[in-house]
Amino acid sequence: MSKDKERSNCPISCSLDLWGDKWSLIIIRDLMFAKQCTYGDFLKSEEKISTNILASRLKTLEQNKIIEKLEHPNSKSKVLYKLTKKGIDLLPVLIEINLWGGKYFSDIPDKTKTLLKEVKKDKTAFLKRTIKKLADS
Amino acid sequence: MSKDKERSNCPISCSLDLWGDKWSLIIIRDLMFAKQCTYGDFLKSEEKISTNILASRLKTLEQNKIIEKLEHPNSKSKVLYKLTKKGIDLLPVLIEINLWGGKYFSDIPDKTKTLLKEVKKDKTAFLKRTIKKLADS
DNA sequence: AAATTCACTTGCATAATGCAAGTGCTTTAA
DNA sequence: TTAAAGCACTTGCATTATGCAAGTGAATTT
Repeated sequence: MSKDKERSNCPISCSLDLWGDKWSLIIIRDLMFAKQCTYGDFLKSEEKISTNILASRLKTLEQNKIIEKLEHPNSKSKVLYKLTKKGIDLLPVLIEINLWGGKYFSDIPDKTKTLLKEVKKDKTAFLKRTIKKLADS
Repeated sequence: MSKDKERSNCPISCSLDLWGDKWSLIIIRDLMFAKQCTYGDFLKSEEKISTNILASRLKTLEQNKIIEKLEHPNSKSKVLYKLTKKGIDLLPVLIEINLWGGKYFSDIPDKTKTLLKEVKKDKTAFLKRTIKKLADS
């Protein structure tokens, strides 16, 4: 993706330089909400990312300290991907995108509807709870 | 950009299908915070979008009802671009990206620093005020 | 010991992006 | 009133990113 050349020093532009493509936030979404954390798990997602793109995104997300690679407790052939603090801090962004999408798209999965209901009931509580869950796991 | 084929019915994925590229949110940012609203204004932004990409993004944003084209009050040769309600509703997304970027990037423009201070002081008030300003203009 | 799983790579076709120059209508200045 | 400049784009072409299918090598299961 990006050759790490920032277009400006605007935080929005810089953020997009890191994860402003069609796939990075999908990976981050899976790590946040679907607890998918191995390479193979990401491939199973509905959006059907291709293997080379997945590998390249995981690499740049890792380089930018948004995710980290860990040893899998049960297997030497598996790799665990996890969000760092910096990655977990993207939760509010993902939530707001989810809310916007929930408002303007129909046919949203039931699982997502449930999640959005929780968020709408008490956003602060949801954030706190989810951050804790992600940090502890 | 996208040929309007949704990858899944996840709201995050659908949202990214509409504006998940490197430029769309830059245009939306300009409309929200920099009051830039003509084709030429967008070209003046620091990030230096090229003319053909700008034209194509404006077209898809308009097709997706995120922005709209209006006649310029003073000139027949100019065009005014404005955020629709749907576009204005992206404000929370932009704010959260700004906050994340503000936390993880240095050398942020003074103008942005000021804005972020306002947001941090009272996010709800900032949102309300900005939405009103955008809707009225 | 062979087959399978797993996390990737590689090669190649297709699509998106970026740059420079051009078009045609509108507005300004002489 | 006419020439020059401004404006919102288009066009052509080179470069880069994406997407698909097949392959690789180490670890694990059978």
